[in-house]
Formats: sequence, structure tokens, C-alpha cells
Amino acid sequence: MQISSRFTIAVQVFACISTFAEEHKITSDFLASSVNANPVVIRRILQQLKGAGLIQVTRGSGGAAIAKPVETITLLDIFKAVECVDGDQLFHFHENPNAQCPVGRNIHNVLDGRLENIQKVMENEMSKVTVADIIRDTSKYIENENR
Amino acid sequence: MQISSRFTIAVQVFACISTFAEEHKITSDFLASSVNANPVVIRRILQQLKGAGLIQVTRGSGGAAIAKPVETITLLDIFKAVECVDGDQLFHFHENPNAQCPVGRNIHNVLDGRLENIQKVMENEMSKVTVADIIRDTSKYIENENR
DNA sequence: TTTCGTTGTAACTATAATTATTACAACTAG
DNA sequence: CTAGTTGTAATAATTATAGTTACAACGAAA
Repeated sequence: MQISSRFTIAVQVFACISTFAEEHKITSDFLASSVNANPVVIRRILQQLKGAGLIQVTRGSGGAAIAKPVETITLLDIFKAVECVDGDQLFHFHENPNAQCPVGRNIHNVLDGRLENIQKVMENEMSKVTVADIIRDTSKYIENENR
Repeated sequence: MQISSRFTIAVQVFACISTFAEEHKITSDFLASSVNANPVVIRRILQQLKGAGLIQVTRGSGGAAIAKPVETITLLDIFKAVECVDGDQLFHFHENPNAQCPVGRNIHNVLDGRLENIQKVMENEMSKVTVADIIRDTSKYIENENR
């Protein structure tokens, strides 16, 4: 099981906005072409990012823009915006372990805390990377191409 | 997107073996009843754990047993055994980002290292918990019930 | 050596999530 | 009003998960 491509697509959206906002209007079609995905898929991701307050999308005339200072948006913010995980739980239990069985009725007691901790460590690492970092690296790589 | 229940089921398998091995033969039916899942699903997980050298399964007469000292088996070992992730990559990219687009052709350069790092941190945390810890906690919770 | 319980695995189904696609009303700017 | 765009519904295709039936292969014990 992998984390869905919505997440990496969403990150690419930020990189695109920052790279091209001055030259192009950032429409869902434009983004879809950079990602090589369907414009409707992009629009849905844009809605999720907008719902989290990370971008703004202009209806009618079109165009997406980043809504907050890029140093204040982390990969974790993006992840939580687009990865609709059931109750924010990364790990999935099989439903209804057998309460007649001593192990079945205690498996959550044993695991919940430890799994929560693993998830927290991962999220903490995600929160260390900001969109500013992504933007800086993106322009660095693009500049390196032009020599 | 969540990590599949195979992982938590597999952990429960170890807890069951350690808790009941002396009283019962650990068959797929017995495990299926504790987990409340289908025996064939359990047998498939047992095969994955066996393939990773973590347990042994006796054909014919039946029964599963832990194959290595429990302090040497970590949650990461179990995770890697049952979670068949494409190329060990937790994060999924949309295929074929547009190579005509400067951002599209550099998104992997920008993200691969950072995502790998996030995954590594998570795996490192998983490797800190051993089956011995799981077993200890399980008996602790079961004992606490009996007062 | 026959019987019995079990594993290993194939085949098929059901369910759910992801991603793509078509279509169109609602909206905004010119 | 027109053109281009967003927001969203509806539908389909694809993939992964999980359940189920079935049965050959196997091992131990009668």
C-alpha cells in the first residue's frame, strides 16, 4: 500500500505556481499538463488544498495562487489536506478482533500507542520540509539545466 | 490511504503464538478466530512471514511457530514482510510527469531524497519495537484483566 | 495404509480507493 | 453576450484488499 499520488501531485502544484505564476495563469489545464494527469483530478486536489487554506483558486477567470507565506506551509500540511485518511490513522486494523480471545480484545491496547508514535515521528519529519524548501530546490534544479 | 490491516494482523499472529502456543496448536483457523478474519487470509500472511524467515509453518499436521529470538524481530521486519510496496517506496508518484515542463522533469530530483528520508525515519522508528515488546505488553494487559 | 486435520494455493467474488473522463451549470472578465 | 474557467456530479476503468470455495499435498496417528 502506497500513499496516493495526490500528495506528490499537490507538491508539484506548489512548485508550478511558484515557478510559472509570473508567466502563465495557473489553470487546472496548465497544471494537468505539467503533471500529466487529468484536469479534473487536479481541480479536485486544488479544492482540497483550498479547503485547508493553503491556496486560493479564482473562479470564473481562473488561476491558482499560494495563500500563505511559503515558509509556513509544510509537507505535512499538504499531506493532511489531500490524504483523506480515516480518522487520521495511518495504520489500519482489521475490524472487530474477537473479544472472546484475550489477545483479540487487547491488541488495540498493545498497538495503538506504538503505532501512533510511529505515525507521529513520520509526521514530524514531514513538517520539517516547507514549500519554501521545495521552491528553492526546484529553481536550483531548473537553473542547473540552463548552463 | 492506509497501511493495510495485514500488518496489524501479522503482529497479532505473533502475540497469539506467544500467548497460546503451549495450550493450543496455532492453526490458521485458530488465528482467524482471534483476528476475526478468514483462515485463507491468515494463511497468506503466514506465508509472507515465513518467506521473510520470521516464522515456520508446519505442513500436514499444522501449526505455526516463531522462527527467531523474539528480541530480534522488529515491527519493521513484519511490515516489510507483509506490506508488498512497489520497490519499497512508501510514496507514490503520478507516472510520467511531463518532461517538456521544467517542473515536471525535475519533480523527482526535488522530492525523491526528502521522501526517502521521511520513509527512513518512519522505518527507523518501526525497527525500535520488537516482538519481545509486543509479547511483554500483551501478557501485561491479559494479566491485568485477571484481578 | 487409511484416515483426519491441516497447509498451500488457485480461482473467483466483493468491496473500496484511485484515477480518468465526460458533461455541464455557475461564474468572471472583457 | 462571449470566452475561458472553476466546481462538481456521474460514470467508468483500474487496482488493491479481503473474503470465500475448493482441493491437492502433506504429516501424524490410528
